[in-house]
Amino acid sequence: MTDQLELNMNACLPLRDVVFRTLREGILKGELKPGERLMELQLASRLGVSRTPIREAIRMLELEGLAVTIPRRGAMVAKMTEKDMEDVLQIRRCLDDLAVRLSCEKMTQEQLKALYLALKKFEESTRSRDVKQIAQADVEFHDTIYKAADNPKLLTLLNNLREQMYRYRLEYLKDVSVYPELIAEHQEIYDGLARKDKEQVIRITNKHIMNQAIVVKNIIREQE
Amino acid sequence: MTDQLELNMNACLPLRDVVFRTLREGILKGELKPGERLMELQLASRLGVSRTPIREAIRMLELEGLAVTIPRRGAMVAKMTEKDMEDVLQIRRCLDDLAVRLSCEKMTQEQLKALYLALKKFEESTRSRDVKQIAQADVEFHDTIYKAADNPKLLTLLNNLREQMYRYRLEYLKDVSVYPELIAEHQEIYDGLARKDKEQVIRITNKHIMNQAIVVKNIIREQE
DNA sequence: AGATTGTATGATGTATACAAAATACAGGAG
DNA sequence: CTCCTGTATTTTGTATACATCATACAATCT
Repeated sequence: MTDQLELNMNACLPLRDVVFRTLREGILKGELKPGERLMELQLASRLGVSRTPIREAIRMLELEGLAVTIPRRGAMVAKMTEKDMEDVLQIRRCLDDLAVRLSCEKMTQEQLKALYLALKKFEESTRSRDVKQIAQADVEFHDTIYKAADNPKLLTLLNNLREQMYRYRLEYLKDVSVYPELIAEHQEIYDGLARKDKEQVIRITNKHIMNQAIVVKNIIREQE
Repeated sequence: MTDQLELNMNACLPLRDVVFRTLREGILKGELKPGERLMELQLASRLGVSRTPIREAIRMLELEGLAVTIPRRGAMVAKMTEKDMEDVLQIRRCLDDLAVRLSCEKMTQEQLKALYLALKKFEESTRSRDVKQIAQADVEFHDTIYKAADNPKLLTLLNNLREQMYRYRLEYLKDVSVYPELIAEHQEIYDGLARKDKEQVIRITNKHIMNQAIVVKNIIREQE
């Protein structure tokens, strides 16, 4: 594997957190592939730290569902089956509905403005052809909605669930032909929130998630 | 504090897992109270292990939401405000609905039988006046339902959410006068599942959770 | 008296050493 | 040739040492 993992040391956080973020990002971006072993000594030397922060970061990844460890045999990047993905999706749809419903009720004018900016930024990013940037803009759009729900635990959960699909979803965003639909859906979601039309927003967000689900499941089916 | 924490060493699991379970149980049973500091050296000597497994266990508690750590200042048992509890409840109700709906569709005859046993066991346990036993029987009843939903990730999430309320809920179960209503509600849930009447079951489980919520919120309000 | 700083103490953060278990592989028996 | 077994190597599990940072308290200065 090429050594693309690099610690972002400018933050003065404990190393375990820096390592955690680094590994998570590596997993989400596909640099660490599902099933790949996470060996402590190897990671430690690659990241230039000792085993201790690596171990603690792995414990954290484990509870996020991004890594699986077998006692005395070490950790590996979590694999997802189609069933796993469907399970995650069921939960995500359900919590997404909740978040959207809450956001419809609670979204302030400033948040709506921020959402509009995120909408435009996403539209713009699709012209860049930079998948990572597009994914980031998409995350920000949805995050703005989730944040308006004013429930930090829900935000954390949704981010976590999204993460678990994220690394399978990058392929989806490589397909340029889907951009117009994505943009249109974002627009509809924005309109619905502006009008506080819960049912409309829920309908579109569900469609939005299900579209991704189909593609992600295809990707998983291929790799099996 | 009296030293009630004791490692259950018969399991041949890594110490971090044993410590994790021990600490979690301690928190849920109220031996470790919200706000209490989790000092590594102290815990290490109390449990007779070194700091390493303690630290890893704390990282795990942290992501379960049962502990909060401030860098360079250490960890403490998580406190919950009323808002936190409401946030958790919103999520729990939503996922509980999903679980119940799925269970209605998927529950097999054997699982229904198991549920009936759990129902009777709960009824019986209320006569024991042993709060821990009652709580355990209640957990098993709901777990049987959640398991029938056939979505392991949902099961994990719901267990985690329940845990976060659990330690505030023991008080609720000390009040003998609520047992008849609890038993009646369990019976209604069972009946609904047997008839596959989704709406009925959802209605009752929501009521069931909301009843607890009221009490838990009162407990939190008192302690603040 | 109040504020500030210096020092002692104790806690966490990180690295490393050693033990125990798992794995890989080679060599020999059947 | 296949299977088994013993050994070497690798990897994880745990303990511990040392560095760093936070806190408390006392002494000093204003």
